Amino acid sequence: MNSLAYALLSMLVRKPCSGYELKQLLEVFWQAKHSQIYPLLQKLEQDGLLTYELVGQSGKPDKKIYTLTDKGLSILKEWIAQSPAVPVIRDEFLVKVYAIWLTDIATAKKLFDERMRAINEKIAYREEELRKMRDTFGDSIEDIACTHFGRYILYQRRLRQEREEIEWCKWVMNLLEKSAFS
Amino acid sequence: MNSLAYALLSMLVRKPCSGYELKQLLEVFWQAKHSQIYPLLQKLEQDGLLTYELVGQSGKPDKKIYTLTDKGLSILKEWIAQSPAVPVIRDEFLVKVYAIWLTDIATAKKLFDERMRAINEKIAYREEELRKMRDTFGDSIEDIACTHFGRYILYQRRLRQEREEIEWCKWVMNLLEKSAFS
DNA sequence: CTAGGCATGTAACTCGTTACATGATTGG
DNA sequence: CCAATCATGTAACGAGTTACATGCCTAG
Repeated sequence: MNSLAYALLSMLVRKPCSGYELKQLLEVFWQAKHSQIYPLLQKLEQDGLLTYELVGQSGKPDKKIYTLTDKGLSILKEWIAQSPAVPVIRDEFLVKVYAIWLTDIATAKKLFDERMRAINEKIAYREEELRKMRDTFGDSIEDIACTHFGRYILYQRRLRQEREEIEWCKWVMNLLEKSAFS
Repeated sequence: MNSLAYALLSMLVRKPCSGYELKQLLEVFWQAKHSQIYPLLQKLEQDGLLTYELVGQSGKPDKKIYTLTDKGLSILKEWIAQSPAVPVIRDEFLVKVYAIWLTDIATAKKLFDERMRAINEKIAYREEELRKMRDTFGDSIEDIACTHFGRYILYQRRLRQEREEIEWCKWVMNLLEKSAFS
């Protein structure tokens, strides 16, 4: 049982899903390729944490809809109460930033410009998603018992982090400007 | 050549280091175990990006001090100008947060309390490190040409992100309190 | 006297990515 | 007609962790 396995259970506790659907939904907090998800779902099914049902579709391939079992639910609940592993962040941009003093100001600015553009796109997306959630669920979204509460507060977190990173980028850009005139 | 390899070159461009030292310094932007670092340094040396010198010490084991070659430097410079890969974040805490609606408020609060404590410790450490840097280098630390500029702005970034996460945790804790009384 | 820091290395394993493989439908 | 979306899978590889292995010094 690795973190990805628990991430899959966490998604399935809300509603039964296909592997394909899980892959999309998972992107909020855990990125994984389908080649890692499909075999893991099979393994979880063999271990009795999930069951699946083959659903035929017209004009689309068949799909396996996975459902959480009672065993799966109790294992998930146990895991949540345990203290989480230390987070891992791997961001090539930060490595480049560390070595930025090697390059000229134009290259440095380009690096930060691109980063800001990428983050601003994400911010627009998050704001849109949050707006949708509030439209659909109203105030109940801010209640812990709401099934979308977790997703809601995670989006809020991302948005805050991204806005803060924009502020930092601006601050660095300012230092670069100053360096250019000295 | 993977990201870790470039991370090592980025450290070595500032000054020659041993593998052991690199491991500590690397923690600002890339976490890796010594079992990954030592073989990679050997490989980079074989590829002619690094050279090393064996340094005997009294009362301590010998160490290999690695130095960047001209080839290593030019390869690093080329890499910096290319646009970075998308960042990867793997944080078990966020998975647990997603599924938090399953648990009781006490468990939820405990999860957030522990997170806040861990982050507050890091904040204190970063503030101390930044104070040291400013004491040692003065205003020159805010100039792109300073060899410690990259490290300085990375610490600033971390500090901002961590402070922002504390704010988010407080906001969530507030929602949990409200849920408890409804 | 023992826990932790210094210092390096290999072996076995798990985790994650890239590539290979298939095939129907829909929109531009 | 070509690209994208839906939908699932395996094989080979690369990245990263855990465990095994050694040995001396210092501080509590």
